[in-house]
Amino acid sequence: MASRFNALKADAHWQQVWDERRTFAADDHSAKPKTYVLEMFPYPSGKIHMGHVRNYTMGDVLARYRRMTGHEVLHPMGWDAFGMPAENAAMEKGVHPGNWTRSNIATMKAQLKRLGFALDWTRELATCEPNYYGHEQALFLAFYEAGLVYRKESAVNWDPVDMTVLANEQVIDGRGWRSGALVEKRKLSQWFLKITQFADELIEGLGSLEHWPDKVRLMQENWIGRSQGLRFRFALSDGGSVEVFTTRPDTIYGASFVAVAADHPIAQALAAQNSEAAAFIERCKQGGTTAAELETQEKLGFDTGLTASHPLGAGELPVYIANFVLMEYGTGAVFGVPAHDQRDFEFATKYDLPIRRVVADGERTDPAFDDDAAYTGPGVLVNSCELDGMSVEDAKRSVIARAQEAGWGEGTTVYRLRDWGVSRQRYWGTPIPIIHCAACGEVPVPSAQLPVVLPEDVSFDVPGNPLDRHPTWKHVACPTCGGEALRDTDTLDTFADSSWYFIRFASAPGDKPFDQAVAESWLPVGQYIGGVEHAILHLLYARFWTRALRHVGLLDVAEPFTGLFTQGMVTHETYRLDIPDHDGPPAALWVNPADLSVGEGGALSFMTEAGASIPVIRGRVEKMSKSKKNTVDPEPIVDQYGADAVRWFMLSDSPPERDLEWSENGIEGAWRFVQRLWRLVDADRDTGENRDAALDRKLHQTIAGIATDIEALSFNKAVAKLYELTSAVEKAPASASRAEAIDTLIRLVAPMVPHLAEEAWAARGETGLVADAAWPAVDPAMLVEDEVTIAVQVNGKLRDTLMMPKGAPKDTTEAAALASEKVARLLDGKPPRKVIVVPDRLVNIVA
RNA sequence: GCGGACGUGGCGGAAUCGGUAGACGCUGGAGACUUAAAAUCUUCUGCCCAUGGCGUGCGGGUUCGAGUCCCGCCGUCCGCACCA
Repeated sequence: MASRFNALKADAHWQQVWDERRTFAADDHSAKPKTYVLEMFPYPSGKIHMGHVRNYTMGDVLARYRRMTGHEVLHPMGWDAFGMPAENAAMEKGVHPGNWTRSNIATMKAQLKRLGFALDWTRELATCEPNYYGHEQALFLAFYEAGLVYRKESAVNWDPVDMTVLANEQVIDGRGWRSGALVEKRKLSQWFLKITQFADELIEGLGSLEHWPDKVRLMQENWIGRSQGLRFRFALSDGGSVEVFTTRPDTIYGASFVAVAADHPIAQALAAQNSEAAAFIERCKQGGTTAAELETQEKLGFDTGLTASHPLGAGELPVYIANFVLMEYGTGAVFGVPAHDQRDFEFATKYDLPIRRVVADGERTDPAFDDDAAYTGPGVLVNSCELDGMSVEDAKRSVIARAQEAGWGEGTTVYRLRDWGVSRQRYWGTPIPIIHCAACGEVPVPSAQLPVVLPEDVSFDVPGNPLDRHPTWKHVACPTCGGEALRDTDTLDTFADSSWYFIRFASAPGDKPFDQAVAESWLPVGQYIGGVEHAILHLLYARFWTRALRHVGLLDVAEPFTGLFTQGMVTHETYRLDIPDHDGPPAALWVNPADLSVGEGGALSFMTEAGASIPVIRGRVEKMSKSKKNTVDPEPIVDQYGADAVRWFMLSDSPPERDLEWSENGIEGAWRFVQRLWRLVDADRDTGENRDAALDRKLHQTIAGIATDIEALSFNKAVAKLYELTSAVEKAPASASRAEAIDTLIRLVAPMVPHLAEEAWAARGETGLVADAAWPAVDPAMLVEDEVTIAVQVNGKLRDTLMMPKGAPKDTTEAAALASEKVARLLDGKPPRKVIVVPDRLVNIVA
């Protein structure tokens, strides 16, 4: 008689066995083919959430499956442990960021272990420990020596709430990505990594990443934003000059003005003498930066009174300061061609500047332009002297060639991508290993003095950077002259920490960041899994860091992650208190699902502490978040249903790239299936001697299908096939085939429900662990059916089906179809006009 | 505005090359077992004017045959955004 599967007992037992035997420790010296499966490591914020569970379950199934197919699998885990929340906790609760972080790590590690992930914990790392960030400092200095790091006074994005600098990538709609505060511009001396030096490579490399989502490749390409064009100087009427960049050199004869950015040196110089100009510049800076504001914002200009000489002798153009020109892109100055650029068109219309057609719009070649929008399409050049008659593309090439010959301009490539500003005015990060000496300037910390360790005794009672106000830490002797000097008190952007952790997982010697040969034996990561929110920031920085390491000769890997999968979020219904005249903050109305009471007819309510019952409205299904209070804590769920049921639910139903809606029904269903599986594998087996050909075929088709599905990360399809096989086995009468199918089924489900699989494997008297077992072999002969169902259509509509032996000749199939009673009735004695036979599939009779 | 993805029953979703639409799961109905309930098992479950007809967002097209290909719309979601 089958027993009930005691998940809690089995979970604990097998997790201990895997631990003791170090089952999932990866062997650097293995002779097996090596595979690296990695999920994005978590920030230790406190507890794991459902998103982690889903992410790590997917990676785990793949890792376990790869082990079964004979690979040496590296599947490590660690902690992205530096960052703002630890400092916020320090400020709010008075705990040290280090204690807060390490205690969170301990909690979350226990939670991950509770889910039975096949992780190599011997390689665990935390970026906040000196044995990690010290090596990062060494890499930073290697980049410094190679000229990939520089310091520059620049206008930076300053987050007034977090009191730190943000990279461009971290500014979203003009607000800090974390604090949501409006970002200000400040001038600060900052360290930069030369990511732009690799801009072309980073674009070209995308082409080789076939196993990345197209969407992510496109996002990176757009982010790098390469444009080719012409850069040239206009001579100005005051004897100076202004350099502009254009991607449309072909339209040069259509230019009617020059515009510079508000913070362009020419504008600044003018503002110093002219209060009207200064006022205009001030006004430009006030403009909002959100989508809606930019959409409706009027083009504004200020006439400097200067004129610029057209390089091809087409007259003098007025020079404006304009609010739509960005100092950060190109040269911070443009020439305006109103007929063929929408912004220039709006500007020229407002300030009554000439609008002259230079690209024919179909038949229209007249220089006078009277449309109400710029023409930006292709065409033939007109009203452009020697360019007349050329295509836009030919004219571009011609103008660039001519400019280069005559020496007044050159063909250039411009990028949207900026160098990566990495200085952060924070405590909880990797100290930048540079010393500032009044006599010697910037001096790198000698390698013998690494790591530069964060001081423990810091205070968070006032905002700002605790490192900077620490009484002693920053005071050091200059390594070069021995005089009094100061440490750089900034720390590195935490994205630096996550830019190379996957290399340290592969190789973590004590005396250097990694051993090149060992690291290269594992890298690149064959399958990387994480959220799409990292499509630009983290993935671009890691690709850059890998290239920078190659540049300095430390690692010869082209791309860090050859396979990328971006999984969907875990969502849940939201619940809101039904209080119509509520006048407090709307956030206060959200209710956590765990706090709901279900009344008659499914009506929801919330019981207050005072015992009052408030009705609750169901809201939209949204990503689980603290603010909407629609989170479900995985921990009690795992304790209630066991790790396998939770894992199974995470893989069921939704395709992994789409969102998964958490539901009580869903987890209950998963739990039922785990029990059902157990009843099947645990039941007495009447082996018998007879074979069951249909079941054999079903089994082998399932083995092959699941392998394909897991490799494609289509877990929901693999789950469906396992349901089918389970039903088929349950219904099959006792036979040798059935007993064999049950044994095989244990291995097929092992990557997904490993605890149950181990328990069943042991109960069957198998030696060793199912985790170490081989994936069942497929007999290709079994994949082929010997009988097939043929669809019989009349005029493309299904009317009947026939059973035919596989490979039946066309004429036999056709005859059988025409013999069908239903077909005969529809044909009504008339001969068919045409009959199409697709062997082993269908017959279509055209009446 | 630019770029991209998607749209299939009450719900999540299958349909791998243009060839039987709705696999599998959830929900729901009916039944068995039980004193009863839970659990479990069996069975049904796209819609309708039902020997048939209609059905994959809408309108066209190609084809013997379209969820799948082409053209034009509509809707939802995502990314970027005054990028010269």
